[in-house]
Amino acid sequence: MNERKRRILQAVVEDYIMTAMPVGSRTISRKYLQEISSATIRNEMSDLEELGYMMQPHVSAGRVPSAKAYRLYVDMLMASGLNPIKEDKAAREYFLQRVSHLDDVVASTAQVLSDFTHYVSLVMMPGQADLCIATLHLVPVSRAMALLVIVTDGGIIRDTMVHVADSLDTDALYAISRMLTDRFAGKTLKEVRRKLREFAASAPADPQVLQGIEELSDRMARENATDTITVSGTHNILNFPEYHEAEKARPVLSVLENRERLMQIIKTAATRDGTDLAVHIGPETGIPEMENCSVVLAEYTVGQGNRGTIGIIGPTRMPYARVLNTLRLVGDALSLVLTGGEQAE
Amino acid sequence: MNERKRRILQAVVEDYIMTAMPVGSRTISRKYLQEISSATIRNEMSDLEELGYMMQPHVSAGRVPSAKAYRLYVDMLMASGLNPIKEDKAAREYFLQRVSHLDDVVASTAQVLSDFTHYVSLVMMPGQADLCIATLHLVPVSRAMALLVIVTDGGIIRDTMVHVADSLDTDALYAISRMLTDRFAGKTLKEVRRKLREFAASAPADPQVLQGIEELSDRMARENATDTITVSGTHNILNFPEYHEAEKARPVLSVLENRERLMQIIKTAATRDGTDLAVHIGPETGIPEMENCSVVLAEYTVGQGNRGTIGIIGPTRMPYARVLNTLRLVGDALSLVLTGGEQAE
DNA sequence: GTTAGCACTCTCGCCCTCCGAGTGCTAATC
DNA sequence: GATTAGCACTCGGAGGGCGAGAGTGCTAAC
Repeated sequence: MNERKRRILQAVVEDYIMTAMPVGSRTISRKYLQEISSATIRNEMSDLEELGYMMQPHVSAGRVPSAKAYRLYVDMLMASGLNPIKEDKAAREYFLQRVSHLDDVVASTAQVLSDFTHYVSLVMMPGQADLCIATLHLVPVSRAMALLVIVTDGGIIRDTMVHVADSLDTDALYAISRMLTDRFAGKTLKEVRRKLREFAASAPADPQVLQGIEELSDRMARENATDTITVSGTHNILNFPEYHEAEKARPVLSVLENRERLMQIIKTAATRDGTDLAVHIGPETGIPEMENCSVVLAEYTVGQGNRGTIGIIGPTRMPYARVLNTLRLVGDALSLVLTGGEQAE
Repeated sequence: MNERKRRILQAVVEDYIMTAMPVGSRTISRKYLQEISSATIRNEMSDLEELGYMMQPHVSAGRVPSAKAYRLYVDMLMASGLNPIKEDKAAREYFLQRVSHLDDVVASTAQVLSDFTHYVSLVMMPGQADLCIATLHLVPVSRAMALLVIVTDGGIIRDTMVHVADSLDTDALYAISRMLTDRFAGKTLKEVRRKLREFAASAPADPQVLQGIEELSDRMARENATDTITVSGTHNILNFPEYHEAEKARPVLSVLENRERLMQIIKTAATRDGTDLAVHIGPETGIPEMENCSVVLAEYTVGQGNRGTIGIIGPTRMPYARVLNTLRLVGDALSLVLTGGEQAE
């Protein structure tokens, strides 16, 4: 795998990203590497095919890069440092403008992302387990039911229904709320779960409430961030040439509607090395229906280092450099809005 | 427009609903109306075409019913009373089972609806303005920010962020919460808006809080029920033969992602006469992109007569009788769950 | 008013052909 | 030994022609 092969591979990937058509040796020679003849390129491409970097749809067609090729391409991109973002400032301005005067930051960020890229976008809030609790509140809903509202340091609000003892009225619930807040403020949900049993033993609280909290923490752990994923621009997948026939697109759309499967995508991402950008190409997503899709993810921070995820789902044939830059940009801006704008205590 | 024409029209509609293929006179004569010859049917169909009930894609093809034809067909259905629901009991059982052990009733109802029908489903909560308030709570979020939680008599919870005076601490907010609850419990949001000014004059409350409430009621009025629409099964539109090419499907998908436009659909529905079932065929939806779609809506009730909407979006070529029955059934069951199951105080 | 028969139309699927893009191989060149 | 020019070969896809079939409208008979 010499330098020349690498340059040819890069040319193939880039041309295919642009045109969506199999790339021939002549094209490469004319458009990208004039100093090398098409015959030489043919030989090299033959080698590259043998190495698994590309293949031919049929004998007399050009080559199409494989997932392995995209992988190498993206790694090259990452290694060589991404381009400095040129239109950084204007784009950030635009983002801040669009997001700030809309109520729901998450939804509008998703919207902006899919508008920017013309792909499918997803925005996930930080995992609840890692969020730091600011206050806890029990709000009576009906007899024996209360709404547990948890406000975190990033100003993110999560709530869940819990059962409580029949006998507890509004004032009693308020007292309990205060006690819980005293006890747990500043802790993460994860810690709360750990300390719950010990707290149950020591505190003079209604066992019903404790059971409620137990239930809550279970539920929080279970649903994790399932319901805080927002997806936008799903209709864009119909623009990809590879999904022009509805038959192909349906399974993917179906995955995009299913929050658990989306979580799965992000989960597999989280296991990768500690950078805040991640690219999953085709099979790497772990979802068979998406073998022709890539997922690009970036992290953003809320409050004291809690991390949420934003991402783009598009065809493997995707302008990675552009998408990566967009995600970095939006991720930064989002961190700013969520940490700076609605700063906690 | 005699009886025979009507029967022929019905046959055309039903056959087209089943097969999605233009219907010829011979087909009608053999499959539906043996006692009439194909030639007669041809003549009648020619008349029907002139009346605007059907048209031919090309000269040598059968007829395809127009929106006007579906309209008549549906009205006939409605007039003749819908079939008694046969599998009523089993289906209701199934629905209750699926919905009850899932947390989010709205989301799972939408899921069930699209699973049942294989169409796109939507579920909308009752308009907030008509909901009856059970309790109000202010939960501190950060300095000068609080979460206003409103619990309604159907156990539905809505919350919004409001600005409050810097000086208010948790206890002060709690006191205000109690006062607000005393004042407004049992009233609808609409009434609250009306009484707000008079309340401002009489009560000894922090002007900041009042402004917050003002802001809240504005916001509630503005966003109405925008963010309580849930859509499920959008990928199903790719199954309709009429949307097999991605080009056709994209605009529709795009509409389905846009909450305001969905609201628009339901709004136009609300203006129709006072039945709790409504069918909008093609152009009647008021959305150009959906001229080949129909929307079927049903209402359900929460608490003391507050009405939400569930609906199905499918191709105009849709088994209306079946869909209407399904919606009635699910609507009933949902009313039961929301009013009976989580009954308020 | 209804029906049988018939000529006519038009789409769709099929096959065939041809064109061109692209390859691999071989032989010549540096 | 690497590179390149040349050439024969392959194969998909566009385009054209053909026939079958479905359906119609019209006319004439009942």
